Amino acid sequence: MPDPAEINPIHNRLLAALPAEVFDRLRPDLKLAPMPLGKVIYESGVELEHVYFPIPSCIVSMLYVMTDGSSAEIAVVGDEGMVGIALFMGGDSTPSRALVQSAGQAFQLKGNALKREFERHTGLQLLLLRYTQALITQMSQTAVCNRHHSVEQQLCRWLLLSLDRLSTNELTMTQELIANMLGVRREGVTEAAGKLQARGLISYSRGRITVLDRTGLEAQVCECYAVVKKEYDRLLLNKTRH
Amino acid sequence: MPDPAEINPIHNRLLAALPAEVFDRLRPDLKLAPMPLGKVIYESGVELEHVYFPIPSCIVSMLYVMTDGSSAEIAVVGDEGMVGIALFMGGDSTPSRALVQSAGQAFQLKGNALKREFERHTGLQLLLLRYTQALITQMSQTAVCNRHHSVEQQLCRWLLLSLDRLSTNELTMTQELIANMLGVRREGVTEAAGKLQARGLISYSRGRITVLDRTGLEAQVCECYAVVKKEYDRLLLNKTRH
DNA sequence: ACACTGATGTGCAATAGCGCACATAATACA
DNA sequence: TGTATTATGTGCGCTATTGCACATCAGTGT
Repeated sequence: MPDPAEINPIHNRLLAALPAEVFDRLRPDLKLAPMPLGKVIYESGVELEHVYFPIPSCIVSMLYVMTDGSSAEIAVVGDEGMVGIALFMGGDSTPSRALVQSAGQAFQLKGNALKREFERHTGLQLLLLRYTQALITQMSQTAVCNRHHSVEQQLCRWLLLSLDRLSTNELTMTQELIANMLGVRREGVTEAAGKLQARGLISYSRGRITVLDRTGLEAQVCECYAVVKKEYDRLLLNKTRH
Repeated sequence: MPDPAEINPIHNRLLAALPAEVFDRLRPDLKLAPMPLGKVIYESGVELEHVYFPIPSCIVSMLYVMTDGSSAEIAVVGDEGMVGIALFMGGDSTPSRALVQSAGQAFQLKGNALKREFERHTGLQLLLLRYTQALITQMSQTAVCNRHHSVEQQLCRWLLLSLDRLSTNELTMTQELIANMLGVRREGVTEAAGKLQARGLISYSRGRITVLDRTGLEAQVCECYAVVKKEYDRLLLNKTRH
């Protein structure tokens, strides 16, 4: 567990991958912010003021909410990434909403500070653009998965993506919320989760899901998970400091 | 109709929006390339060598093909955009395939030349990043649409997105191919198209679809179309030369 | 201990989309 | 002109998912 008081880039993999002197220039503008469950980080169409670099166990979900109230998750961001890419992409807002799906903390950075360094420093730029490409892959694969795979497969994918961003194998999340993310009925999640539990892959009760057999989940999941995982690894792994 | 022999940026809206001196530096490396229907522009996981700027009526579809052969479209690119963003994003390849969905021509540019100018010139960079954000919106909305909307609504969206990138109201496209794009059964497209035809919105026969009533289509389509359209306009419109 | 609230389980009819098997229609071309 | 090919239409039964109506269950707070 990271020390909440400490601004140490090691807790976010993007920040950790920055050249030291770039990080040092950002440091004065960074502060550790609490990210309580359900907090809306940014709202559809609203100009972003800050970007956030989650630390392990904090997960932010990007989702689109339709006019009739139904919703669908587009991507998730954890300690491997950043929330608020629209800032350096130049749009300053997006049609989607970002909300905290797993409570924790994140490094908060003023948009201006990020923009300033992004424009000035190739190291930061290359890193953030590669990250953005990985995020694009996640979004694309979400589209594909939504089209072709069963609720159960999607639940597996969702659990694994979440697990990759947590420091434990337990996630605090009701079936109702998962249903909102996946854009399916709550009962559909109940049924799928029931099957996974019956197979001994997970166990859950009242808003607490424990993954018992990660390998087993990986055996059930559709190819979408691996495609995304591989692309994140390809684009972001071994891009260490210096 | 653009003159095939002429390298004139006016035929692609991204190129047209470039500051004149940037375009002039790219011009020697640009060439007009034929884009025949069905041509694979790039393949999943393969490093890109060129990027392409389609001119009106040429449409390139980005799609993901699953291991079992089924597929789903992730986004479309026409004269408003560019094919091959992975080059400047730093990944050099993507897990998806790009293929020509509507025949025409595109400006072809060596990847190196694009990278060179992208790194050196803020004008090009800002423009391409804004474009990328628009593309991200399209992908996100595709994910949402795949989750929540009927084949008929999706067909409307698909027709309108295509129409926006064509210079006529006629598109050369079999129902089988549309089904591949939408990731649904061919019969599903037959049924949906039949309904639209019965309502007088389109007419079609053997691989040729004519849109008779664009406004009518817009009245049928789900909100996804407007979200994407608006975001493209917001991010890319009125970013004219100088 | 008790009631309340929120999370999960279950049953059922309705529907959208699927896979398959053909029938028919329009075009190409021999 | 006739024949092959390709596109489109149609009719099954099947399955996953939906919307709704409740039942039940596990904690929380008093």
